[in-house]
Amino acid sequence: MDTKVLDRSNCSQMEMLLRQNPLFGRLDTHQLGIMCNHSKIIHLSEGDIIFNHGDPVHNFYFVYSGLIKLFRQSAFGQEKIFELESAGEIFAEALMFFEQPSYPVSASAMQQSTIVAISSKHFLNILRESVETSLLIMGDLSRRMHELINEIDKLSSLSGRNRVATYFLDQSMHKGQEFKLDIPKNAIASMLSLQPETFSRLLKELCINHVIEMQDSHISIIDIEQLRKHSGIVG
Amino acid sequence: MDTKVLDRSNCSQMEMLLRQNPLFGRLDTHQLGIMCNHSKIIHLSEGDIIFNHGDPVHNFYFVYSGLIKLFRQSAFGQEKIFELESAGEIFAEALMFFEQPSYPVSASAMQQSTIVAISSKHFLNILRESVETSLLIMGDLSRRMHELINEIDKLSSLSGRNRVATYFLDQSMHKGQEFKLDIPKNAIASMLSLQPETFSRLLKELCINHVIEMQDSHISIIDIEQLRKHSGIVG
DNA sequence: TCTAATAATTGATTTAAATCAAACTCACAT
DNA sequence: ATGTGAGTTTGATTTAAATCAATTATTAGA
Repeated sequence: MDTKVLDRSNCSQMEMLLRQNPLFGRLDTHQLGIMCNHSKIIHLSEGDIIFNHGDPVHNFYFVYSGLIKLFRQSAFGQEKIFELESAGEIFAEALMFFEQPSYPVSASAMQQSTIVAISSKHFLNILRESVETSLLIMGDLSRRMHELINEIDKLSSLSGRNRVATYFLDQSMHKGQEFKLDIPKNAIASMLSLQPETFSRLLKELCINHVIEMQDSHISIIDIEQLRKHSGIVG
Repeated sequence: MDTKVLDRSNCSQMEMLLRQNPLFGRLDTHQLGIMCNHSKIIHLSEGDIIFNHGDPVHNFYFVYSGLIKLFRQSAFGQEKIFELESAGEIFAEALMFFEQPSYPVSASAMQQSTIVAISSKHFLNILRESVETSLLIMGDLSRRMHELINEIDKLSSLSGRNRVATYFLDQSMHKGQEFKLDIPKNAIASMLSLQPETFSRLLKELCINHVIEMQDSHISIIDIEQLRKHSGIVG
């Protein structure tokens, strides 16, 4: 894990970088400057850990490139992935607002990635001076809460089959009818709270029913109407 | 559902009421006054609906007395309770920060209740002038997110038996070794994402194993160490 | 290249929980 | 009192998904 503090020349570059996230768009140059002075660029290889569940919180993170997974390890090794964060997104920003926070999940790189660690403490000071940014953060937290509620709803009212179909519907929204899975199948299984074997069987089922076609990690959606039926979400 | 706008004389009483929630503690009298002017007291009977999943958001709510459930109805009637809110708590405050928000869950009274509806729009204006309150709200949202993450974790890594035990451990933290269930058993089952039949069987099992004793809704925890083992959470 | 190691698939079996069905309890209204 | 209906319990059965086990890719490394 290669870490370096930004020097002044990097800062202007970093500013442009960070402005990719709308969250930082309302900050003035001065505020962004302070942020940069308390930020570190971190280059990660696949598998590198950023923080562990329970570690004390000092930073939140901006993903410049790559893919970060947020997960928990259960009593016996079982890993549950909660979220993936990709280029342009921030994560762990919700922790800033506690007194003695500790990370509720672990974070690691699923691919070679570059992220920026931003000091929570210093960013909080900036927030005190930028109501607009506070409101953006609140909107962000609120959006995340929505997603979590939807996730709980899915887990408690949809079958495995439904969840797989929902996942593909979601993917096809962003990537179209044909796409490559960007993470290993066992990771997708984990996100859907399924065992890899079960996920594999459900995929096969979708293929047999001519709902999708699959070659390794390449997926084509053949019958989106059928997929919708499988998703268990009416309307 | 009986609604009335506060007149000036009620406002000072309402101020004291609202200050019960630490969220409003940092507001000055003027700000709280504005809030009261845009708030309504609502008296609810058991079963009264406050809002439905999908309704446009205008207010968030403070619970003065009673018990409010936040829930979703699935495709065929199945109800999943996400949260219960009791006296002193606020709910639906996270919605304020969206442009055209709609409630992600439905809310109804489980008992006769009195709540205060607070105008989101006007409260947002207050937030713009009170950074400290914004920070409190963010802490609040953050805490809720934690709880949701824990909920997802439980659903995906704990068995029904584990979840029931966890629930009782939690209850005994707040209410001691003996307590009365404050909501019907089928509602608890829903919160734990279990069918009432399954919940009933798991309760019976705990009784047979002398972990708890039960008379209708009266519960005594007999063997808390055993309960911990049943909870599936090590340590 | 050949070997490990990891990921994915497939099959057989078990298990947890849902479902279907019926009985029972209790509050409450007529 | 009597009947109605919701909530709870119990039993029998089915079903979805996990588990156990083995095989087949795939990838990385020596």
